[in-house]
Amino acid sequence: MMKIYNTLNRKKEEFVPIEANKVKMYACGPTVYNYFHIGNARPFVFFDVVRRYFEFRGMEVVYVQNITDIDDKIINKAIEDKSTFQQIAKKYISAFVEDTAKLGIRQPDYQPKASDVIGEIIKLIKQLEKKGYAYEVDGDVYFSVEMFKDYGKLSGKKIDDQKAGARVEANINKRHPADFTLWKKAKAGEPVWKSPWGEGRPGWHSECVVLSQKYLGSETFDIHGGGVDLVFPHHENENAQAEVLSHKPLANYWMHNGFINIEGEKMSKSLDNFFTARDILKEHDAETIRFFFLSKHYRSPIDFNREIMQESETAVKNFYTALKLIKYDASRAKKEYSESLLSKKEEFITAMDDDFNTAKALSVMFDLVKIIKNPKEELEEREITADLLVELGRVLGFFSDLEGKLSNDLGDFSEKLLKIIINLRNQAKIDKNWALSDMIRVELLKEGIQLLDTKDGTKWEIK
RNA sequence: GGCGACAUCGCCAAGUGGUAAGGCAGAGGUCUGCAAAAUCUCCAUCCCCAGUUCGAAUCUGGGUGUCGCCUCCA
Repeated sequence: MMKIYNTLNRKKEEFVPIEANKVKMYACGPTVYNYFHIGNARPFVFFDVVRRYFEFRGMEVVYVQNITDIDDKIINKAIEDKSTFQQIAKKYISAFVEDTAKLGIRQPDYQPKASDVIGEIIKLIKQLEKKGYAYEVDGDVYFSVEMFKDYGKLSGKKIDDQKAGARVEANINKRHPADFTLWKKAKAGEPVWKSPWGEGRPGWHSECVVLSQKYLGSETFDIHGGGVDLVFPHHENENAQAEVLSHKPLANYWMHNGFINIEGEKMSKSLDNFFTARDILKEHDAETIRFFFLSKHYRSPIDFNREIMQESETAVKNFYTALKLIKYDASRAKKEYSESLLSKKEEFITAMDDDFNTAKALSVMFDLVKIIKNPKEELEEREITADLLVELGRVLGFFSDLEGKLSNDLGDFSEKLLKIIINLRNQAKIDKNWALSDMIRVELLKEGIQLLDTKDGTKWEIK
């Protein structure tokens, strides 16, 4: 039985999809005004794992992720860069696609943009207006939160509690301070679309309603995900719009990942501790980043720092060390698991079934690593254990380039040269010319080739 | 002011009633010219206090501390 923590009820619940063996999931994607940062990357990676896991469990998954390409931040960036909002959006959409691919994140089934569905958003707002949940003031259209008696049920907020001490913007046009914008009247120089309320653009909270329902094909779908900060107001506001019209929640399960801190502090531009995924990818392997995310439960906050990345890198290396040790060849995978391995697989499934306990799942992988490395085990058992390690690892998004990572291929000519160098070094060793032999080893290491003096002679591997 | 989360070895982190997984780091052994790699072994009673229970890291109450949301934000 799979359990998922549902923000809506603030507890773990059994996951029952609307249609048997089919999961319809939607996760909020990026606003394309910049390269996305490490904090954005967490939900992208996590929901990628969620999707992979459902598939591993034999379910058909439809995964939709939107791209917000209409937004104040994009407009501001365009002004700053003396560009147009279309150009900015285009640039960062392609960067987004590129970077997520580098992170080993599979493309969602659909990745629609807000600008694709302006007509449908207008239709949605018109329906809300017709039912009396939306009102227009001078070209702006607002959603009236007081009209929807369940407003606040997702985030657990009562709108009237928000007044005292809260930082609520003063907007004399709003009937209630918590009312949110559905349609924004255009200001000079902004992108505009024609609407019944004049020229303007949609507010942020409507696009997800339209896109999710459209591409998932139903008023209610199974899972809606995003960062915790989206619970309020974004998801609350999405749900309010949908529920007012359909009298059903937008999604049955709402999943929210925790934040990333940078060396114990909140990431922010003013603290100058703002890291884009693109920059981090220059220093760390995608799998190191993935391990870092998955080493802690997705709902917990996680701290990003140099040490933790180093630890993650070493840990991931361990997987490959084990596979290299037995010269693992994925093409020979048999997956004929022994009983004890099947129980390990079961352990992995139990962990993941329990609200995606990836940290526990990783520990099962290390149990397997231990078996693979154990020279006392039968080689065949070690190989089959490696099959399982790879199978489970792939569920978490590891081992996407297994061949490349395991290969020790320099090309014929280079290998011949290397052999000559090793022979020369061995002669130096025989002469006890340690200075020379150590120098050769150090120089080769600088080029990424690690020499290993073993009982059976000198071996080498690409680092 | 309102709402919520969290507190487990030096660090990271599982564990939600039955006697503390795993990773990193560290110590020691084997191997070795040295190094690396590999391998074996060792390494915590769970923020504080009170309570429930045969039994609690796990449940309840009260502290203390850290953090998040309430404003654009993953």
